[in-house]
Amino acid sequence: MDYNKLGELLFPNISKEPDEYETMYPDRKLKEGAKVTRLGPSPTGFIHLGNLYGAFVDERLAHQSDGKFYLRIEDTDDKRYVDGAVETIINSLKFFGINFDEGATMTGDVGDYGDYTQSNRGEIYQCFAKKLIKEGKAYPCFLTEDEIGQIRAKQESNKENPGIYGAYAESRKLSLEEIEEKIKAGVSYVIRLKSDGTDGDTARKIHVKDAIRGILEMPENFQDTVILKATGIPTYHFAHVVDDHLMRTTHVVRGAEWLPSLPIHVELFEKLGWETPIYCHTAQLMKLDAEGNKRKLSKREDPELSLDYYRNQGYHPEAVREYLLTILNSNFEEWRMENPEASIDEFEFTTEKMSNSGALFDLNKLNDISKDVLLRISATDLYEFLKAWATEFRPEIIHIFDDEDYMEKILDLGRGEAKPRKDLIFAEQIIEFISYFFDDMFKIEDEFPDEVSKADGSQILEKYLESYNHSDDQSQWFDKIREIATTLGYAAKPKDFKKNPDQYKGHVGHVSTVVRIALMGRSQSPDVWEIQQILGEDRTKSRIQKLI
RNA sequence: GGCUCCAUGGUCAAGCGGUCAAGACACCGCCCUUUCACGGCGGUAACCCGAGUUCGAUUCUCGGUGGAGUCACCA
Repeated sequence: MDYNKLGELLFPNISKEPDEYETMYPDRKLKEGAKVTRLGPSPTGFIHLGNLYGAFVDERLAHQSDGKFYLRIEDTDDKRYVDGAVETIINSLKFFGINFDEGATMTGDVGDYGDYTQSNRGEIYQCFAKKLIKEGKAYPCFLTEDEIGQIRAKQESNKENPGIYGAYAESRKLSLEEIEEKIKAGVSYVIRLKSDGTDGDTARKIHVKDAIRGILEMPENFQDTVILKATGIPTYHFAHVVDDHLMRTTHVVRGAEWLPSLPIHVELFEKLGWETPIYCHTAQLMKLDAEGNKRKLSKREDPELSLDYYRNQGYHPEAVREYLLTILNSNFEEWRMENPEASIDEFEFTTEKMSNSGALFDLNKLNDISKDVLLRISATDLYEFLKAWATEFRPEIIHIFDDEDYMEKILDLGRGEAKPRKDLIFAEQIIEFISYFFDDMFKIEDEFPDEVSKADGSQILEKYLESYNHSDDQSQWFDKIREIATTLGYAAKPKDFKKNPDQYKGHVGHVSTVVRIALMGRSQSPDVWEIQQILGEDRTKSRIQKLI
């Protein structure tokens, strides 16, 4: 068979030589050890936590080594394109602090290794497919869907591996004349890799270095995988190999679901005479499935796996980043404890410290981390963050941001001290937590404690209002509470009440709870005196007045 | 079903032949305290099973079991 002739027959319009592309995309002149990574989403615009997880690895690897991180749009499957997807992808990741150095952008490509959209790279893939044809390493396959179905059925009944390979690769046997004839007749065909592997030959293993998992040992590929579809568009396998080589990617970060097709990629790299990049197969993010506290389960579209969920709930991007890093690198938490104030960027992220078993998403942990993260954010920044969130997701409450000064005092409540409060977790929760500061959201939610009768309750509030002086300091204020408590038969100290429960109706805590409920509507809140100072004299008095 | 990956408390995880098997989250108790939080102290709780290698296996090898992934002209 004259493979050269076959190549010209199949790709008459491809005139460029592979070498031209090699010189067009020279080795990147980066410093020693610099890593080049990429994110290759399909343009559905749907980004989930798993994508962010992977993107974070790419980003850290590249930026920690003074390398490059680029965005490549993998749109070889025309059915999945969604309008505005690129914009959504870039913005979603940007929100979480992940930025690209080059690649596809909203306004066009940036960088010297483009085009960064696979659908625009048709000629490049065809050029290298032609090269493989000419070297007898690939061939046109004319099998129809029906024929492939029949082959599969036969394989299934014989309990053989399904697929086109070995003797089942019928189109391998075609002569040049037969191929020419079919093409003239307009018969549709794909280009398949002519694999050197043999089914069942378990002795032949490939060894691939994976930065997360160490040396992987797998059986070699034996499938004549499709590399170019009938449309001339490449499959993922071929596009991955060609692109990551020409774009000089050094580290390929992708999910573990790609592990089974790794032998295909290895054979393709080998046949094209290229070096494989370093693979980093990340663990899958897991989730407990519905209802039952069942087993691990991975899903594409669980609500809390969608990034929108975190934005809706109003988690601060920094909290999500920090959480991701704690599940990404097992030594991060320890580092954070030693460096509570340091920027995340100072942490040395390594693939070796990555877990290779799937992590179950833990909302408790996220919340815990978020509390600490928010503590590091100033009230002013928090104000801006919440306001931006409310503008997008809760426009009906935007008026609470009108008085910035008031809001910032609220947000700073109890945060300045050595043992700061950690009440704030995410926007939705924060709004609920501080709602009593706003008259239109204020409501009485809790009951007076059992120790306080209704009559006593009114008396407490009456006396409280009578003696109220807004300029009292905290201890003067509390002395007055104590006085009210004792005159009404409540212990001034909880310990006294505990010792002699029969001598008192209750203790000062019960009395202050009454005040607390009148002011905040709830029996639990930060310090009453401090809250009063923020509420102001008028609002404080009027709330007490209302319950008398 | 074939192939692949994975396997330490409820969750995330240290460990890389000899440890009373870290730590964090969650949970429980106590302390602090006018409530709640915060903080402090303490507690419950784990090496999937079976062989083999070894003086000795959570750690190495094999087998099983379990979970996950993948077997497309989708990525």
